[in-house]
Amino acid sequence: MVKSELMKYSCPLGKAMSALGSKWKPIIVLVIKDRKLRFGELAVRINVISRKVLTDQLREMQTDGLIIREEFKELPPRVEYSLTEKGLALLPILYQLEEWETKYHVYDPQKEKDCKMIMEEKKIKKTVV
Amino acid sequence: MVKSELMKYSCPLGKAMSALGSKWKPIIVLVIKDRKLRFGELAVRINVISRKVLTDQLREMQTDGLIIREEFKELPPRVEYSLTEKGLALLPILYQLEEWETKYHVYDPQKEKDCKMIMEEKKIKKTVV
DNA sequence: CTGTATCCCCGTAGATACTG
DNA sequence: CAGTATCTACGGGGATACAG
Repeated sequence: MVKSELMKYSCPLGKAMSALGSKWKPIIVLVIKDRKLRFGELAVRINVISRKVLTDQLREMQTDGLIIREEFKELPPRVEYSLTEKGLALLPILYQLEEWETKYHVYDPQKEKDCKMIMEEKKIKKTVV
Repeated sequence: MVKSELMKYSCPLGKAMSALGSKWKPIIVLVIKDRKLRFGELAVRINVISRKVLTDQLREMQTDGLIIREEFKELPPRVEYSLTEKGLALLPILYQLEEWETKYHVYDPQKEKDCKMIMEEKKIKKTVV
């Protein structure tokens, strides 16, 4: 363990952010919500994420106790993800973050334009959350 | 703009996390709180962060409208940082994150030991938050 | 005192092809 | 369907020295 990792263990917020602070985890929590979702459904709903990264993130979240992974030994295989109690407890906080962002949002027409452009270019029909 | 940045503009939570999702920003918000703090005070309170990175983060947070930077043209120079309304609105959410972490925290004695060890090794007396 | 200027490491995440 | 396996790129973050 090096100095740079110290924060992860030295304060509650540091620990919280290390479980939640990655690029995709909050999104994943919000997308799963109170349902069970299969891997493929997750991949479709968050279609700007690659399957490898999605897998990685799900594994870490499982380790951190945020989600439950149920594997059904069928053919074709089926895996369902759902939130643990800990993960569910995160939902209201994430909603508040959304509200916060919406309330203080500064509208940037250029960014919106860029966003539209790239979505067409990449043939992305529907985006996250 | 590339696909990977799409999330930043495609949903509120994405935008929120891009303003807040870095390693140090939530900590900085929590440390400034309702006071005005000088650069040096911040550096002492978050003493596991390098001055360069602290500067970088503060600049970005200023751009995102989270903090106010007041520069006094004195000798020696003095700079004071405080939260904007937007930054202040973040505080209750961060407190809830702390509570969340505290509630669902899994105690890991090994990590705690590692943490103590490195703090002595690096002569860190007091840590963040 | 409050930063810059460099230089560098390492981890996250992306693309693509392949597998049980 | 639900992943792995590789390889690669980028940039956040860190150490250290220097500057106004």
